[in-house]
This record gives sequence, C-alpha cells and structure tokens, in this order.
Amino acid sequence: MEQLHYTTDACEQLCEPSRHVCLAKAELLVDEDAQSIAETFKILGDPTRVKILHALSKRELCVCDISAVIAIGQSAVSHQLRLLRGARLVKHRKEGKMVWYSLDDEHISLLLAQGIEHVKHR
Amino acid sequence: MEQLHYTTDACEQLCEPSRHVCLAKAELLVDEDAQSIAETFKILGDPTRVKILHALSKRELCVCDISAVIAIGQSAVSHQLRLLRGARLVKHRKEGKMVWYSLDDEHISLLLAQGIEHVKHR
DNA sequence: CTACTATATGAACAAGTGATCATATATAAT
DNA sequence: ATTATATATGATCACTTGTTCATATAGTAG
Repeated sequence: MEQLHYTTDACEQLCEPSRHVCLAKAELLVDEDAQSIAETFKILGDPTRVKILHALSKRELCVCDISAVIAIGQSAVSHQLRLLRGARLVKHRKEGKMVWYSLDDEHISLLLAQGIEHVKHR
Repeated sequence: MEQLHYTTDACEQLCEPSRHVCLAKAELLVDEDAQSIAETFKILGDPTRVKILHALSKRELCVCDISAVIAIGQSAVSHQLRLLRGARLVKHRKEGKMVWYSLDDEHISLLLAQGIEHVKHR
C-alpha cells in the first residue's frame, strides 16, 4: 500500500479524483531546480552563517573582523565564507593580504530580512 | 595566534582599528535569534521540502496527494510535514481521515519565490 | 631572503539529517 | 466488531555537515 500511492493517482478513490494531483504533478519542480533552491536555503540554514550574513548586511568586513565579531576561529570563518561564496551570497575583494567580504547583492539582504521577519512574527 | 583573533579587537593593528568591528559586535545577532532564523532556513533547505512547499503554494493538498505528486513514500511525507509544521511553514486541517495541508501564510510563498529568484538569477 | 600576518584548505571526527521499515492511531465502511 | 484506508511516529542507518587542528599559500615588512 506504500508503493501504490505514487503509482495510482492519489489516495485510491477518496481524494477528488486526480485533477488537482495531475495539475500539481505538471507544475512540480524538477529535481535539479528543487536541488538548487534547497542548496541556497541550506546555506542560509546555519546560525554561524546567519550571523555572518547579518553582520555583512551592515558593512563590509574582512575575514579576521568577522572572526572577531562572531567569536569563532579564523579557519571556521574561512570555511563558511567559501560556502557562502559558492552560493553567491557574498562577494569578496582583495586588498593586500586582507580579503573584504560583503553581501553579493541587496537581494540577499532582503531574503535574510524575510527569514528574520518570519521568526519574529508570532 | 588562532585565539588572539577574538581576544583583541581585529587583525592586530591592520584593520581600521576596531570602530566597525565594535559596531558590528554591538549589532551581532544573539545566539538564540541566529539559531531560530537558521532553523527556518534549514527547513527550507531540502529539495523534498522545497517541492512540497512549491506544490502547496499552488493549491491545498492532502498527504497522499503530496506523496503522489512528489513521488516519495507516505511516511517520508508525514515526517517532512511535521518539520514544516514545526517551523510554521504549513498549516493543516482535518477532514474525515484526510488531512489537508497548505502554506501557513502568503509570506512563505514570497520567501520561497525569493529563493527561486536568487537561483534563476545569473 | 626571512619572519610575520591574513586567508585558504585538507583531514578527521562528533553531531545531525532524511529515507525506509515497522507499527501505531484514527476515521470510515461493511 | 472487523476490515480497510489515511496519517503519524519511533527506530535504524547511510550520509552530510560544521568545527578544529595542522598546514599551505600569499602578501608585507625588516
């Protein structure tokens, strides 16, 4: 009975027989897209990275600044920034031996704010 | 040298000595908030849940519909819905032996759309 | 060149996650 | 009551994740 759920159209004959299920199937995100979208949210889904992004939403900071602000080791910060870069959530510029990080665009700030909004709400 | 990074104010004397670091520290998200915010994004950070939310953003669906649409076992769907409920991303209503799920509010739809936007962009 | 500082990265390990299986609960039908 | 269906949940296990340690790279100063 486990398997039947996705070989037949819905819960046997009980749900409205399949129209909305067919529609939903047609509109279903393809694996690849769902994966990419989830990837972005997954990166946002860590308290350390949230702190980093929130700090960067206020001002550009270099790696050791972030390390100082967040109170976490330099190595850990670098690892996290790598992930954030990979997800195009932050950008960086070199200046001598320092590397300055900032949010990739204002979009990110909005996304973050919206998450914060959801949490504060209710 | 690892530890000094968060006992002194920034990268020794090299960064603009500490004004922006002090500000950033003052504005730093407290652990609890960062944790809650990350929690929400973490829930959004899984392809199966993204598919579920995307499907629910179009129309209300019952558990076995979702199972049929996403092509994943009923048990897995229930487990995921539990998490989604916990994060107040979806709501549900019982109707006989079926349980119908939908997004908790339009905010969620926006949040999801913004994530999709980020991925599609560039 | 040598020493020092800022950042990046690989390895390793503890902790967490998501699917499946088995089973429980609840509602409905006979 | 018995049977069937819809959903929920606990246990398990392979897999992922985030930090730390050690070390590498790169820029700067002496």
